[in-house]
Amino acid sequence: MKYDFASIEKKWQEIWEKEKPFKAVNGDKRPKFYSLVEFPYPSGQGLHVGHARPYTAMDVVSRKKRMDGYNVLFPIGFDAFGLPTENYAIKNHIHPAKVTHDNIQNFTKQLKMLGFSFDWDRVINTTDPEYYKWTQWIFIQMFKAGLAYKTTMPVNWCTSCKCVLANEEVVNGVCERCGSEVVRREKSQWMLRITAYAQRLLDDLDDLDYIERVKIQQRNWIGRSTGAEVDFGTTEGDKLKVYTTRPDTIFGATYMVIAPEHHILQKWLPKCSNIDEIEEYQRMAARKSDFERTEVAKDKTGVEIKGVRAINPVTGDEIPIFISDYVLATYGTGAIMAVPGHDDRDWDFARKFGLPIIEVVKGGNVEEAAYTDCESGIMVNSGFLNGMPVEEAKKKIIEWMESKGIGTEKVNFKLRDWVFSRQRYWGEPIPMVYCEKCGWVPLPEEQLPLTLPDVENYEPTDDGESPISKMTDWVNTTCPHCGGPAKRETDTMPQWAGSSWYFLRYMDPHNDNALASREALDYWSPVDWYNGGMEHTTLHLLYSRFWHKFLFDIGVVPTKEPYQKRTSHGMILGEGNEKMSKSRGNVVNPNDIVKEYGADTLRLYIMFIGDFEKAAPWSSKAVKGCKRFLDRIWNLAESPLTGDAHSPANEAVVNRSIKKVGEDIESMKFNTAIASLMELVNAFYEHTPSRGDIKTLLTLLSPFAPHIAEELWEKQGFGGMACMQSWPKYDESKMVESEKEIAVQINGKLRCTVVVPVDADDETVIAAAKAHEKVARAMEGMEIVRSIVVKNKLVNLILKPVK
RNA sequence: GCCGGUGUGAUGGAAUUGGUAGACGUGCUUGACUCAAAAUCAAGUGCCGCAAGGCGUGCCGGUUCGAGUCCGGCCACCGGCACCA
Repeated sequence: MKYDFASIEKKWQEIWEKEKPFKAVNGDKRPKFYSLVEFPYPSGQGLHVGHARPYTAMDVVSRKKRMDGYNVLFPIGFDAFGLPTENYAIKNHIHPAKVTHDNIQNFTKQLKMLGFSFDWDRVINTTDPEYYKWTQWIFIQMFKAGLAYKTTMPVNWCTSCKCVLANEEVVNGVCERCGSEVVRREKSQWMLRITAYAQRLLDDLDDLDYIERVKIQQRNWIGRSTGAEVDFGTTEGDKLKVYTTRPDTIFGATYMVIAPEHHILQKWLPKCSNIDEIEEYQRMAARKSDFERTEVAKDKTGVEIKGVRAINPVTGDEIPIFISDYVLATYGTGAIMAVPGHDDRDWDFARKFGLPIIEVVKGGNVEEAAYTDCESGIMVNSGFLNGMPVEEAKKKIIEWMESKGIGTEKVNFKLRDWVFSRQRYWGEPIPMVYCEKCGWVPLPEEQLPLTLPDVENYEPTDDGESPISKMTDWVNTTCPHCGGPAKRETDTMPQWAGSSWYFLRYMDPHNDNALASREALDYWSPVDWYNGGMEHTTLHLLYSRFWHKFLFDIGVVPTKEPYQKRTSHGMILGEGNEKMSKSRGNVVNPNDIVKEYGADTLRLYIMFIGDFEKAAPWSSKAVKGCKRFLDRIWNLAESPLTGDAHSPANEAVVNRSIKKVGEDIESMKFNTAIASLMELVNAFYEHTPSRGDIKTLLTLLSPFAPHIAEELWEKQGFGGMACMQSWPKYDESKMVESEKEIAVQINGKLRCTVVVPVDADDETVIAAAKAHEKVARAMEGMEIVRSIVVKNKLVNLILKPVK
């Protein structure tokens, strides 16, 4: 009979659906294992092979863990709020809820088609009011804890989405989603105080089993730096506070720069002789988009504030003050002391404006470039710091400043608070009400969920207000606090809200009284292994760590971190090594592959394609090789076999394969796991396998190609299902052959190989080597001065001419 | 500029603590089967050379009996951050 993958796969998918062998059991006494994949955004394009890679990988891991005896939670859901759906809905005049529903149905079908062992009884959907009720609930807890606040500030505004963006959503000055220009705009926004957790988000990385590049990226994004805040006096008698990481260089501060938006300017402007020039520069800076700001990053611009001068607190010198957009309003104090001798940017600026450059750390040539080395420099021209190394000078100057009350040690972070409102329709309504008397008041919890109202038109508005703002009967409400007239918040939450806690809901997905029961949280927390894309490292992954830490602080969750282990997969590229995209026409649709070769072949190929962590190009030819491999297994295992023990000829290779496949799955080396399965099958073609050999092969195969494994398992009459078996044990003593091929080197160069008994002693090996014709020839007129034997591996003979 | 990562046959990629470089797959060559093709099976396949042998893991140097692996110095490509004081 031929390997009819289509009917086999359908058959087993129906059986799994009915018998639920992948059901996770809350409170079960087996050890638990929670493996998680990033739930998909159900787009209209459907599932693509980029989803299949991480999903198959974690499916393999989950299936293996079940066979190891774990109670495995491997859930799936849909992250369904978001712009593409909304835009599609606008264009085609279909309600986004309907679009979402249809897309989810399509995704579900496709996910089932690939045979993933998800627990389908725990599916969640972030747009379901029963779900987002708890997203809103968490927001209210954050508000009550002072972590959610509304403020007016310059924000990133996407000109195409007509919506604000978080800092994390702006990539190279353009919108991460649509690539359109992002400009600065003053808006009143809900913010989440993620900065309050910056230090903990940084520190707690140390104890996590995340791949290193994820940790590094998060650390860089959080961007901790240690320095000092220092007050400079001014001729106005007020104080200008700066932040610097190089307080040691303060004797070299020859001018100051403040951000164009700095509030102190309002006070100084009337005193200035060049008000027009200053205001013009401020207007120009405000107009610039982020993109333009980065474009002209090299060329420094600025205007001197004529009328106010600063006083360097260590030298007592009067120094000029400039405004320039190379100083950011949102970092540190929005003002700096400029030390052109030892900072590249200050050096550029000083050169352009003809400002004095003083060397205060010896080691470079400040006439040519700023000398920024902290490690080997010695202080000069710095009064009482002279002669000290930089690190010592830093400590000394801070002590001195603290004693004088003009400065103090200070830690700063690059991480900014999270801009949390979006002026769009398809998101969770922010459950807040504004009352003239009481200010912002959260909805009482019993009024949750606050559902999205039906609107005629979800089109974003040009005035930057959410489409919901037009719904006056929804907007106008009463204050939950004083009962007076009040208005609802009309902005919605960003896409990242629902995904910041979704893994908790899987633990107890139908709970009406809490986001999940305490028992469920205690049982399943934390996620043991979470695999997802690198692109989420400073977005979803960081955001959800923040939410989880907050939930831990208010006693909702039992662990301070959500995910114990985080890994990341590489991208699947098109055949030409380019990113898959519709415009390039190189997109591989999983439906087509499944139709032509079957889900098992697709799963196998996508795991075999290369190093899981690295990008790999698709090859339609290589897919065929995986189909061939399954055909070969089918041909071997379809017919009746005999012998329940391993066949003597195959015993060693079977035992080696059990070890290799098991270990490789644990360390995500799926490609070599499959390679060793292929070797095993090749061995079976050389020496006819016993029924026991095939049983082991099918067990090892089942995480990768579950349908064919079940079918052949049934045909052989092994009983039960392959996916329910225990992972086989290997016998180390049976893994080795009785003889070993040993490499023979002469002076470190491979000359030949000899076969000796396993664990043969040095003398035997050397004798065998010498007996070889090639060695004998090489030894003519030579003597052995030294020989190195590595047991069961090689012998290296060092020869010298006989004198 | 800063922080990561990667360079291995025609090709995707393998190589424990330094110990036979190129597992496994694709492709290619040859043979078997076939009227033929596909499929399948078998053999071969790093490069040069008839051979002996020589040369080979981005480049240059070093350590070592022995280096893809360790050390020093470069080059190229990819990813992230980017005026964060």
